[in-house]
Amino acid sequence: MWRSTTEVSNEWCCGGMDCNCVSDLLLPPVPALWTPGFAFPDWAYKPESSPGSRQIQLWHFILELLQKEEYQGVIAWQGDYGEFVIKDPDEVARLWGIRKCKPHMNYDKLSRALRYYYNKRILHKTKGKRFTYKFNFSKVVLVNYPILDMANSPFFLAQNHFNGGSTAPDCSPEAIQSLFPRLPDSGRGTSLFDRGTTAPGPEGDKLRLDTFPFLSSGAPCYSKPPSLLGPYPRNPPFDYPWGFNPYLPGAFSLNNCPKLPPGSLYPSQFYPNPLQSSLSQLPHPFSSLIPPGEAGGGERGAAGQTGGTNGTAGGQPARLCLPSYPGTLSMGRTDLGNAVALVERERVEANPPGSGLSLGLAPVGLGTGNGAGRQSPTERRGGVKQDPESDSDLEITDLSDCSSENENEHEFSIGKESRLANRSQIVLDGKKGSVLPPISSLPPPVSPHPLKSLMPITPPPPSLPPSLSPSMALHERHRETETLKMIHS
DNA sequence: TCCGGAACCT
DNA sequence: AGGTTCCGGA
Repeated sequence: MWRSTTEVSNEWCCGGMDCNCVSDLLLPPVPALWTPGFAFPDWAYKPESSPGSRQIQLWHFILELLQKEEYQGVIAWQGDYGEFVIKDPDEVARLWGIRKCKPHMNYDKLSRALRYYYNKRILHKTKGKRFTYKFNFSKVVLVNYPILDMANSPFFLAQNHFNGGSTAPDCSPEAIQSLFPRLPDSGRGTSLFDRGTTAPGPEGDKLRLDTFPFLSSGAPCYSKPPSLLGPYPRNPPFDYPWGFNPYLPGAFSLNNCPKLPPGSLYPSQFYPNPLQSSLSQLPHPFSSLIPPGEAGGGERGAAGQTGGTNGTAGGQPARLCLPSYPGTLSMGRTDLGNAVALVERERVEANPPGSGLSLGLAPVGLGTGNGAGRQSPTERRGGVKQDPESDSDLEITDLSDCSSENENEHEFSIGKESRLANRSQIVLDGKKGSVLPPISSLPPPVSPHPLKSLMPITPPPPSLPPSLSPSMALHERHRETETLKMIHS
């Protein structure tokens, strides 16, 4: 699962001993974070058996640079979720050339290699922003995430609204596979749940977070969405759908990666964790999809580390509203709302109300830029202007943990209540009935915002069966306690 | 600055 | 397969 630093460092140039190039001298200083003993996640490497195995790929390298603080001036996360800016193209090219023993590497060639990723949908260009590219983490996650069943959704395959209506499937298994070479075929049919042989029940269904190496507890967690580091003005407090506020400390989890050694090459604070956090932050039923103990957590104590730049941290009650500014956490600006609605409809039809899983997404915002046009030459190396035309593709919001590991930590009330409500049964046991009403019963949209209609403004509807109502569960529990007291007295 | 085709390399 | 190199075009 993990690779040692030693193994890794041998790959700095040409695979090690056979290399005659000067990279030994030119290698950048060993990063402070790059301490012996930490490990690489397997998924960052191609299978050993494949040709070219263990040769670093450019996108790996990019991620690597993005992770290292000393290269923040060269390449850095910026702007939308997954978006990064090459601040010094020549330097990045030089470093890439060093790594690959290509002394004549330049940005033109490097960018050609990056363009090579477009077709694979690993990367895409952020139009209008110089030297700015964007990883497509989210699509990978979406497609890998069968509860959304996007990969099987006729809508998704045929309409592909996430990409402006292109008819080409945008989440090809190839793209996924190339992002996660170690995964089994991550296209259709991969179940996110280990149903196992046990009867359905609270423990009967477990999220297969191991399907996403970077989501499982043993893998690095990409917790800090680049967007949080972006140039947008922050005017907290914001209200976020599902009660999620990415500016809360812990919104992007650090400590939910218990096996992540300090100083990992892929430390959590630099990468988005599109799925784990997404699920755990969502109010039930979504948060319920994370099994207790895997929902991340204990990390709200990591004060201010994960981009928690506002002071609204502690104990903020969950509120279900829309982001108040068009930045960060983009979900694609096109028809995601419709997309989700369609997916939801499909699911509702397949699982009529009362019979199974009902789902939704948490479209959190629309990524845009905050400026336009070209930069002056003097801006070229310094900063990058944002372009409102920036094409942000589908994004999964990195919604973080609702830890159950440390009850002393403050939590969103929704997360707490959903646990009290024996969420696993509620959500996953097909005989228990769905938590969310069918899409048709949702209140009509009150906003032109294409996503807004999908966002429940209130906690679960009062129409829930009492046994499924979190507040009722509390009430019942309290009544039981009182009864016991009376008996004892 | 960015794009993608083409040939080529490992 | 995953680039690298070169190039013409926008």
